Amino acid sequence: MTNAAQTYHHGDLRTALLEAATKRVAEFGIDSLSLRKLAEDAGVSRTAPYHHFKDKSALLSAIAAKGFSQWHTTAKRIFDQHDVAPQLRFRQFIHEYIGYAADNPQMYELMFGRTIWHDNGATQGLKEVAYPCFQFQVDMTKYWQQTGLLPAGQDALRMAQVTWGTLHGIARLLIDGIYADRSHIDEMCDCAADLFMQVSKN
Amino acid sequence: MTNAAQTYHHGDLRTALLEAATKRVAEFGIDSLSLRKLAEDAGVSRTAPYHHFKDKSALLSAIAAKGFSQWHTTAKRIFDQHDVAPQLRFRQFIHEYIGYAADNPQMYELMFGRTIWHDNGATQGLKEVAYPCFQFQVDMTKYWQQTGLLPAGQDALRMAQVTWGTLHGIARLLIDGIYADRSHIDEMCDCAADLFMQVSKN
DNA sequence: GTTTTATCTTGACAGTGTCAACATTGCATT
DNA sequence: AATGCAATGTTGACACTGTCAAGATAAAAC
Repeated sequence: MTNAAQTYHHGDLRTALLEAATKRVAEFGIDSLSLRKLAEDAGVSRTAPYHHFKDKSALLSAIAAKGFSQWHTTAKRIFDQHDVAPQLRFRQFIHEYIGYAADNPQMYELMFGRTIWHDNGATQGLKEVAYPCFQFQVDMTKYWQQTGLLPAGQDALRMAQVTWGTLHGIARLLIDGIYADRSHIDEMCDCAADLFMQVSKN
Repeated sequence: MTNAAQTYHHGDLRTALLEAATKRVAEFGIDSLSLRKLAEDAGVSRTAPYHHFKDKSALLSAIAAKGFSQWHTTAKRIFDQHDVAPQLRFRQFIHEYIGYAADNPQMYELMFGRTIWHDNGATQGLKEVAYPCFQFQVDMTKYWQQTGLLPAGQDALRMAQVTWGTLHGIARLLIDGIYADRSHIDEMCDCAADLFMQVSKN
């Protein structure tokens, strides 16, 4: 695992930085990430990272990109279970989404927070991974509308924005600890699912 | 407005800082706020602000507190229009909520972002203003359930978390510019309203 | 009038991201 | 194999940042 050491060239600094940074972010949060510390931990000088990432934002973008492709895979896995009834898959997707956010709060914050998106700061590489991920959300919504799970009268994009917005909002409220706490995750998910699927429980 | 100047004591540094900071945040964002610059602009030394705010986070909390009481007033104003039909008020509330977020993105980000809430960093003063604001959301939800606008079978708190989550999520997607843009705000709001009120448009 | 308290000051420290200039290495081409 | 260029890594420096400690000044309290 640790080769590095006395050679002038590190060998694979880029991935080493990326992995260390990912770990650090996951554990201690975005704000705790310091390029200088990261370089030191990798046994390399302060400015070495700049030969692999344009700036700190670019490194964060790269981390987020990994998160997106990872989540995209998970989402597809759930959605592609054609043997499971759509209602169940829908419900399962909601639980998985919120679960992912709750289990990887720092990564979620990075992926969907303003840090990397504001001021058009997103890397081209990040966009190429993230946008298909967004598009997938729309595609799923369309499918759910076709199967009658969601109201078909609404525009699919609009509908996707609202459904995803709901999941996103719940995730953020949870992560930021604003007024939802982890002990009621499942109930919240089911409540959202019921609302979407227009299942009145009374 | 600008007295300040050559007196050793500023006179009302606290409010001066608070106002300047609020303006700066609204215009250039949270990250652009520097205590040092702020002090300089107020014609005072770097560390003077520390006699009025424990640290930077406390100043941000104070700004956010202002935002909360302001929003709380707006929310109550809309909700208390008893001559307007509940459906209309509900719809109006959604539009106002998203509108407020879209018009004051930086303030919204500050109020509902992780910056001041993570690590239990919120000031007591902030909590005292923010929590009633959250509670109001629950109260409104209860009312909407009673009037049959929202499903009554669900737990009110859970329901409030989901409905607010939706608004919060849409707001964040808009603000962070993730995949919703300002030109479709109204349509998104109506889509959400329809979904909540279980009005199938087809 | 003296003492206490609130407020403001300078000095200092430990950080940060990032640029410029220079050093070393590996790869490709002659 | 020798040479030259591009990739990669290094030190030095700059301009910032938040925040603490110790001392100065003014206002308020006694």
